[in-house]
Amino acid sequence: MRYSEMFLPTMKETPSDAEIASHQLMLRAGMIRKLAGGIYSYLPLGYRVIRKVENIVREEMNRAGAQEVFMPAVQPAELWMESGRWAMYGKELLRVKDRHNRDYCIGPTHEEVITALVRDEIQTYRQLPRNLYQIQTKFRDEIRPRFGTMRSREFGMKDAYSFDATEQGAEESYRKMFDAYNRIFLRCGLHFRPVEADSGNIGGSFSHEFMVTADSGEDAIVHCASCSYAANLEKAEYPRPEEGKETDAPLLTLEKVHTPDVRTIEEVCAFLDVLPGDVVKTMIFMSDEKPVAVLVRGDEEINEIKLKNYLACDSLELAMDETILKVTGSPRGFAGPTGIKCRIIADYSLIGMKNFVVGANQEDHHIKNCNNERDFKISEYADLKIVREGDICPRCKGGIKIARGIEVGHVFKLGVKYSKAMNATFLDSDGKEKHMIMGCYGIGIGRTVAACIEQSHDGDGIVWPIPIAPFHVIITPVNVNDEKILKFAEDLYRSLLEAGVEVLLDDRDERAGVKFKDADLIGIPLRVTIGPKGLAEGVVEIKFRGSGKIERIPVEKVSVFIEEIIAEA
RNA sequence: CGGGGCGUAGCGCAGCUUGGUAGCGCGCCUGCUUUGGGAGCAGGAUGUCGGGUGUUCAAAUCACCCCGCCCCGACCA
Repeated sequence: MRYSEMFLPTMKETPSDAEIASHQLMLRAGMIRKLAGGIYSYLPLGYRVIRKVENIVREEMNRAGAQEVFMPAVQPAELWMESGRWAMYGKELLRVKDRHNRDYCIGPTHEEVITALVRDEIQTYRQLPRNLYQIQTKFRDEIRPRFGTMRSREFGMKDAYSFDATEQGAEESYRKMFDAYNRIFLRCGLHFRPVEADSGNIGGSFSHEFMVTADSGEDAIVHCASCSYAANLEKAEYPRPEEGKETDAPLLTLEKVHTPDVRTIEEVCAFLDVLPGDVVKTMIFMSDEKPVAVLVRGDEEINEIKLKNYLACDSLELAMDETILKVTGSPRGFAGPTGIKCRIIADYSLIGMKNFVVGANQEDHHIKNCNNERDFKISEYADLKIVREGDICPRCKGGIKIARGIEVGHVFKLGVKYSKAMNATFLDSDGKEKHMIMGCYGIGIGRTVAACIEQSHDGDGIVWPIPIAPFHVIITPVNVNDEKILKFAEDLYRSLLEAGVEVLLDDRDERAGVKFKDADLIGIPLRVTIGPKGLAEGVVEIKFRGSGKIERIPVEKVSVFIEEIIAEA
């Protein structure tokens, strides 16, 4: 490609509405332009990178035995009513009507369509397993799109769906996708880590998120410094502490104290001169319309996902003020476990606590020196807290660390959730009709590209890894008005093209500085600089974008030198 | 949806407090010079000041309404 002919509008200045590096650089490097909130066009340079990633994904999916299909973006509401998600999905589902006033949605995902397709065509276990995937545009009407293509409303996604006859088969399908994802992100040159994710009511560890580690990531990754344990924050476990480690401190006398207008943990600590670790927080939740009191040590927070899974309920939310009044007998801010009229669940953090402070279930009062067994009774302990840096690893008792990450992929075992709702069955070898066991596997293509830039850029611009770089090489003749220079550049260009190297020839009549800046900005891995001094000595310079290293190569060896580097990568 | 901020030329911004000719830098066009890290000089083009309504002799500027965008919280690839 000739730069002079390419639609590649780079920007010297950073657009003010772009916050993170990848968004700024994608705009500046002429990869994307915004059409509306969370909706972007890819320009030639950006789309080349998208296609590179797509092709890596495609190759690895095919290698893993999945087959490519292409499903509609517009989907009839009936399908979504069958699965129950027309009502459940909420405002993120973009709903439209056609001229006959029939309801449709723009697909945010394709479980419904694929399940409908497969149930009509697969009748017997002999046709299983099957894994079908597509690379397609999705639309999710995000509450708050942000960070360019990192979280857009319209985005390209690879979504795969597996169908199996047996549990073992489903686990095998899952493992194949898990392995394929590792290969894909490795090939994209990313530093990433698969982490255990919450799998809702499916259970087990059959959900992993692939996280690219980056400080700008929106997700917290919990991982162990000593072993390979890694999970996202919602899923991260805290091990049950060993019992019998209580101090011998005597139980002190229960004491009710007047604490006017003291509600939060901070206020309680300041007022009573105690530490958050000496206080027990009592939170009232509504679990499927029933109140539950949840206790946690004052310096910890409740993980609502873990609580919801523990309660195995459909809905969970913090109780309204009127419910709190009914259950505790006092307004918000003074709840405690003593004499409360509902189920009580305690986080493991309460194990071993003595003489702690709790709400008195009476307005403007707290209780000091409260103790389990003596003053109230905890019947259930569970792992309910949000894991923090420095906590104990649930696998090896090592130290927990927390890092930031960008979720670029997700593998999930669905079980029979959709096959049951939509009646996707097959006839098994025992002559019985059974539901297919499904899995779904997604990769955000645009997000993967953005994540790569987050991870690989410097003050001058993007630094592409060779496998997804829009071009391998940029040839920079420092002066196109010098015939010798231009001729050499043109010859090298043709020779590299013939060798199958993806090369951009910067044939613009610009000053060298401008060309260097643009080459750095768009991040091409190798730059060949052709200048008068070098040519006179019979050499050209090759600059490596990543390391900044410069090599002087004799003119007759340049083409081969480059071809070898590209072939290695 | 709640809280905060912004909207003036393609991009980055000033002007608004205190109403009166719409400006600066970059980019763009023409010419000459220049040519190894975003050149210099000279000339030039470009705006329904986000939209509407109101106040006023007069509105980018004041008031009200609407729209869009960005940031912080609940969702997700």
